[in-house]
Amino acid sequence: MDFREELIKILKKVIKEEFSGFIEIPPDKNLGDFALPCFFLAKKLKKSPHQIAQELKDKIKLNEAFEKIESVGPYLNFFVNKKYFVKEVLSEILKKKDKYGAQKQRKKVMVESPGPNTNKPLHLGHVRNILLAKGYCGTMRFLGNKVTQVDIINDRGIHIMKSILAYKKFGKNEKPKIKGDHFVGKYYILYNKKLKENPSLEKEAKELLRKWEQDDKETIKIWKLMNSWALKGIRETYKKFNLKIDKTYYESETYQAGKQMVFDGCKKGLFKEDSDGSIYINLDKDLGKKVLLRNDGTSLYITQDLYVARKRFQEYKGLDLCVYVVASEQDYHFKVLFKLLELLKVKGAGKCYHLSYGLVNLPEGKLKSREGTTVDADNLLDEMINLAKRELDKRVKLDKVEKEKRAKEIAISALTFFLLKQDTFKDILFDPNESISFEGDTGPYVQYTYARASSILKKAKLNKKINYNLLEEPIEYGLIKKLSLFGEIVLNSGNNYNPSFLVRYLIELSHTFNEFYHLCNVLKSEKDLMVARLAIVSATKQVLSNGLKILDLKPLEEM
RNA sequence: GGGUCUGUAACUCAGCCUGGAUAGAGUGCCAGCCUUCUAAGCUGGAAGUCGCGGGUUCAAAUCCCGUCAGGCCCA
Repeated sequence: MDFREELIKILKKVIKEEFSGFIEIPPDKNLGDFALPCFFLAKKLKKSPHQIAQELKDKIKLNEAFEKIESVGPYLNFFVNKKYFVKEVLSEILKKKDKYGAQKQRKKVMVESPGPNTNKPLHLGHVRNILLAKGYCGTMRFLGNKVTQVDIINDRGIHIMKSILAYKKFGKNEKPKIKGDHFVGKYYILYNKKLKENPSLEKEAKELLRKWEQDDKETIKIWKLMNSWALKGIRETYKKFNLKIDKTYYESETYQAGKQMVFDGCKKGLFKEDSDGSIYINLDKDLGKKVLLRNDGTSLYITQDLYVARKRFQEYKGLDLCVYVVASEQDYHFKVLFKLLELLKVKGAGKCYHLSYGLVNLPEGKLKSREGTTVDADNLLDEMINLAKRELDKRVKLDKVEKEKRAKEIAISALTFFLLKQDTFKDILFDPNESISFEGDTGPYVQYTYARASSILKKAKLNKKINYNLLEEPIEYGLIKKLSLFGEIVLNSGNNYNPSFLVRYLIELSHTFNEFYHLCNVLKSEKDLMVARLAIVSATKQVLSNGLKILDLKPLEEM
């Protein structure tokens, strides 16, 4: 039952004006479950809000879903029938289990992430991208959509040539003894180091790119070799993060495409030729002038992206939404891209969305791959796994396999919650000394809460005959209220492209459960009460599990 | 120069879209709680000119205008 809708029905009988938008949740639970501030009626009725609240209180007739109304100053506060509510919520969760909170949206969604470059290993920014995309994909699947995850490999361009050039000059045909992406990345850093001594390297890199574009045999050969090393390493990292890609696009295969679309735009009179021979468009005041094809005829990122977008909507019939998970640096790029799709009336126009996320900065500033001042994804995960192992050693004795498994799950939970808990579009400050924490509002805290719930349920069986009427503690009611919000949270999370809603909810739910845990001893309760409380524990465990799985985290039965 | 995002406790952040009842968390700090369902936990406390200045409103952290500072992008 939707208590809010029920309340609206009741109020409609006594209030003629539109009021549903004014209904709110009181700041304090002692003030009830819903509130209606009466200010909006004051002018029309020419009475004080205070007086209106009092008068309305006497007119309203409640049904079984609500137990009382109070007027406090200008507010009307409504209290739901707790016994009724408790039974409704808990029995629904226990019945629907892993479907609790799910929907049937039935849309076809494509999500692009993480789009690595083949000149360097993945860093913390990519980790944010990967985990964010996972959170979003998981949410959308839970809401009943069909999600296809695609990747685009940035395997061409001047930056790729730089690592190749350094390898050619200084690599002495060395074969990688370390992970391939790290090996290639080493040469990218080396290039930038050597560039400071010898600025002519830049010309050489450009020359190499020209050769590559002209299909120079030797250049293509070494490019293929180094890319294969890099990609092998990158895919190992994907595996560590349990990332699965349904389809991969390669920039080297599409970078020339899209030119025809630009020419078509010219024919339609949308685009114009500049005096220097380049093709451009004047967009609105905010977006300004944008070049679409250089005067030497080579295409730009935007050109190929036009093509790729169209291609996707042609290949995937009935695609409803294409989401690009790309850092906020590219905000402008995507605004232009989507605008152009619209102007060209390309299939898929209006169905694309840029899921923009903030950068991850270190206390000393931006991550810079070319200088090697990044937080490497592999090292970070390994470090966190080791930390988790040390914490486990303090508490339990485990065999090697189990310890490895738990430590990895703890580490990934910690990273997921750390990177997703704040608003997606905001920059994150990563302080290695403080950010890697397993206490407070963290993934391990939520996992720990889940393990606690599991532990109780292992020691006592949930009976089928549950007397919900015995649940009378305020904290029990508070916890059940929190549980009842899950579906709405997931829905908002998906609709707003923002997994942080879900992440913060899971933390809050854990807080509430832990309060309950300390205030109400389950196993020592009198028998019928114990059974009723076991129902709460079981329902909490279920909701935490549903939430963690959406984020592609595996709930830990023990910690 | 233009666009865009951000500015809330010592630190990291919610709350702003959709204005309302004493501005919330976590970390850190102080004081408590393990012979009791896992202390990766719980309770209490100290800590805030909501960047600054105007405006709208019965009511502004929230909406509008201006301004300062920072990030990112474009030229």
